[in-house]
Amino acid sequence: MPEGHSVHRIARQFALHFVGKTVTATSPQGRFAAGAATISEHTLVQAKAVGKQMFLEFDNDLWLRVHLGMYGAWDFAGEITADATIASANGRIGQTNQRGTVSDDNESSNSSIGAPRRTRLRMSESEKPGEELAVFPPEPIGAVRVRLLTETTVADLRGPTACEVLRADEVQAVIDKLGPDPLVDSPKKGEQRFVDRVRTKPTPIGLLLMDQTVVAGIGNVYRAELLFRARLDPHTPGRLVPEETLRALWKDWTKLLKLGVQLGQMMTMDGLSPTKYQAALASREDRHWVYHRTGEPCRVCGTPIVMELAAGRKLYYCPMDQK
DNA sequence: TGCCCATGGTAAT
DNA sequence: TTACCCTGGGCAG
Repeated sequence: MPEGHSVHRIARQFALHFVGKTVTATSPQGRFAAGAATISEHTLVQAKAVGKQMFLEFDNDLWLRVHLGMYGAWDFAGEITADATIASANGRIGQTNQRGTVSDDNESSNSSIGAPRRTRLRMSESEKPGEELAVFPPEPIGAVRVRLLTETTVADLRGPTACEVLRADEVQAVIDKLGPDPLVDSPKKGEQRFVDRVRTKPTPIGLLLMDQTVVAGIGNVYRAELLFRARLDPHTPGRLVPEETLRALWKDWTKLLKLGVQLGQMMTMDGLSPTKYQAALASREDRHWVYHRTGEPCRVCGTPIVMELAAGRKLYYCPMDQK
């Protein structure tokens, strides 16, 4: 159940350990056997995330498109990189092959926390390290749609909404339909695309933020939190939101997304003391202003937080501060 | 142990 | 709007 930050982190894991390597692709579960065969024994050229989607390019001009949806997850095992190195690679990988630079880093810092280890890591909405490996590669666990295997690392995909092989033009068509992503578009261009897409629409801003053609990567948590942080009523039609507010929303999304990629979790609170900040990260509590806080007092004004259904998804907001 | 729910999205109605 | 995809965690019993 990942929002955009998780997908960018997963793409980085692929950039670090799969790009430049020949990959054996299989479908232990069977459902993706034909697709896997078309990319197997080819070299991964690039790993790229746009919004909640990930695209892996192989050297035969085919791409693997993966959308994790609600339940999807990647299980990595073998030589993988934990938090520290992914964060330090921030901004250096994603759409570019950084193989040389990154492997140099790893060789010179083998003792650091983030150095590759023979272990397991589950990457979904959250990340969970597993037990050390006895054998490599490990047996697939559960229904694995696709397994990508190199000599040193394996990635198992389970429960995705989408997993398909596309040509380059088809990948471009998918990306063209998506709204801007702060980690893909340049700051100015992304902001302008976002403003242009919202400003003409009568749709409530609370729905527009969830619309992946308006802005890519925002999910239910970031939606609620961004609106609160802007003190914006979710029901305000897009075209009535002041342009300056839209520009501020975009900048705040950029900030929260980058922080999420760095931390590997959605931290949307500001102004905490260092102690409380660390406690919030460790406990998974008190990380949000309004999300999942129905009936609890607003952290600013004390008014009970309201939850209502909007297009079938739960929308949380403070009826006092956001109007 | 089993039920409900979830940070998505699509297709059918 | 609703059903469905399909998985894991939390929690009631």
